[in-house]
Amino acid sequence: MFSADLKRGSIELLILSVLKGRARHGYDIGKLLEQLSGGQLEFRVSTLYSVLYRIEGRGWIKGRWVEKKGARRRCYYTLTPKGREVVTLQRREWEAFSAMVNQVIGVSHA
Amino acid sequence: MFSADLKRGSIELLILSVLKGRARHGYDIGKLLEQLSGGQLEFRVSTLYSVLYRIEGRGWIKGRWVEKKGARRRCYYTLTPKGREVVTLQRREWEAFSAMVNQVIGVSHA
DNA sequence: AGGCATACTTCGTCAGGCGAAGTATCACAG
DNA sequence: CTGTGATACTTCGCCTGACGAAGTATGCCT
Repeated sequence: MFSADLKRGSIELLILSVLKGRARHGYDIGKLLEQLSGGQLEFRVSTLYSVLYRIEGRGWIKGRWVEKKGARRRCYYTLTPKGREVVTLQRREWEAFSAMVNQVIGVSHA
Repeated sequence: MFSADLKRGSIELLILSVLKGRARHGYDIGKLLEQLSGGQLEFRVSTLYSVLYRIEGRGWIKGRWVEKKGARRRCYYTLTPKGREVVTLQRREWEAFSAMVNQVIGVSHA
């Protein structure tokens, strides 16, 4: 739906955002983003998990394996304090950036 | 100022947008974007020119070399008809995308 | 038993932004 | 007339990161 390059800049923010409410596992995050965007946003599983591994490595989220009988094993991710800072910063960056783009394409829009 | 990943998704739109008004050369486009964004947006020359070459290859813009005495040689780029279509499409995509991001990070913002 | 949804992993590919270095011209200061 | 800095463009190699493809495994429904 949206170009990979466009999505590239905000996938971390999107994932971190949906983790603000509560812990979620990878598959759930993917489905939730798809649903919240009204089906407009889809990420490949490989993309999704690679982002999760990456930002866990940066200490922004922490995964916890949950084995429940009657279900497959799932890794639930929670925001770390560091992650809460990052999501705030990235949100601000996103807001400033989108305002800037709107301004530039608006100014020269005549 | 802004992360490379964030800029990645919109550099083409930004360049095409400033070319809507009139033909401009590479260096000028870089300076103009910096100025229009209030100094928030800076692209390396290598980035800028590689984008220009790429989108010229796609037929979105057309370069014309101008040799003027008392000035270095400059390549002025103009939007092609194809480029006008693309800028409209990319603009729509950007608007839909940013609305979507705002919605997702807003919904889960509680 | 077969098919589908769930759930995660690994690997290789490719696009594209960036840093660094280089070429060249002109203006202006000393 | 030499140095410095702005203008203007080119080329090369690196590295990040999204993606496609394939694989593993479990549970549910028919």
